[in-house]
Amino acid sequence: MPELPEVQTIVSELKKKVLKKKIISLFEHRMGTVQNFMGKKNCEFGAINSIKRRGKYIIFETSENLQIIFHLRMTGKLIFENESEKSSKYSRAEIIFSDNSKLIFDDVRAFGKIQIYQQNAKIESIEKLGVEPLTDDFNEKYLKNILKNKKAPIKNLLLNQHLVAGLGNIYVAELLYRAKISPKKEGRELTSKEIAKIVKQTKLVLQEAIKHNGTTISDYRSIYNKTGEFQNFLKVYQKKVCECGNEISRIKQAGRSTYYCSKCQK
DNA sequence: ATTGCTTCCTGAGCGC
DNA sequence: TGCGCTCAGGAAGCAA
Repeated sequence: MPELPEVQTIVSELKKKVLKKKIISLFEHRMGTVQNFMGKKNCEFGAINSIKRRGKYIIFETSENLQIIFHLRMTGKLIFENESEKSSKYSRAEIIFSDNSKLIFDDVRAFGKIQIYQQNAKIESIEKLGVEPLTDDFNEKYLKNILKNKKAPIKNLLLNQHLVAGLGNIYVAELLYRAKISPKKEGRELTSKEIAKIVKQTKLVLQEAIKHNGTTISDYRSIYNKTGEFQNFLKVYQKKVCECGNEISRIKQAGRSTYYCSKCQK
């Protein structure tokens, strides 16, 4: 399930591989994958002028003043292929470049989406995103302000993209483990010291994961169809035993599995 | 305003 | 072998 480090890895690779390439066509292989296509079946996209990440979104800006926005959700992949290579198994859409190379949007479960917008369009889902956790905007003061009065557990709050953009189930589990804070603790209960630890460990775990090209639990792949390596460094997510010897607890929060050590995390 | 449940979708894994 | 069930989970939409 691609979260910030996985999306960042994909964006870095895309910048090396498809930046400046001219888009010849965009094919939708499964209905509903490409939203806001606006009868653009034969539209000119032009060349890719810029590639960036915001939260878990990937954004292309093109020379024809269009934005192509990808969200991979759980099982989406962007796979770069040269002309001769064979198509991936669950191709939902495909971008063909003028040199005959292509970018396949592959997604087993078909939750992922591509959206097309004008350059200047106001895109609500992106405008509503919270701060980027790797920028200075994500700091103790910001987080403290967001958490005060919040009755929800810290786990759920950190998963909320409108508060902090880019964290998902794996990294929230890992950062709370590193900060030694129980995922069940209410936002309003956290002390300044604990909030500072969360900020610090969030940045550290994301930076380390980016360094290792993200985490592959099952589906995540880079644009070259390669797995990440950070799964080898996970301490708590899907683990049975903590380094302290205590059994890792598994509970449900907001409909999702939470892993934590009841001894180390208070 | 805030919180929580349901929905979308398909493959893997399990018990019988 | 195969059936039915549960689980994985990001984010929107709606209900309480």
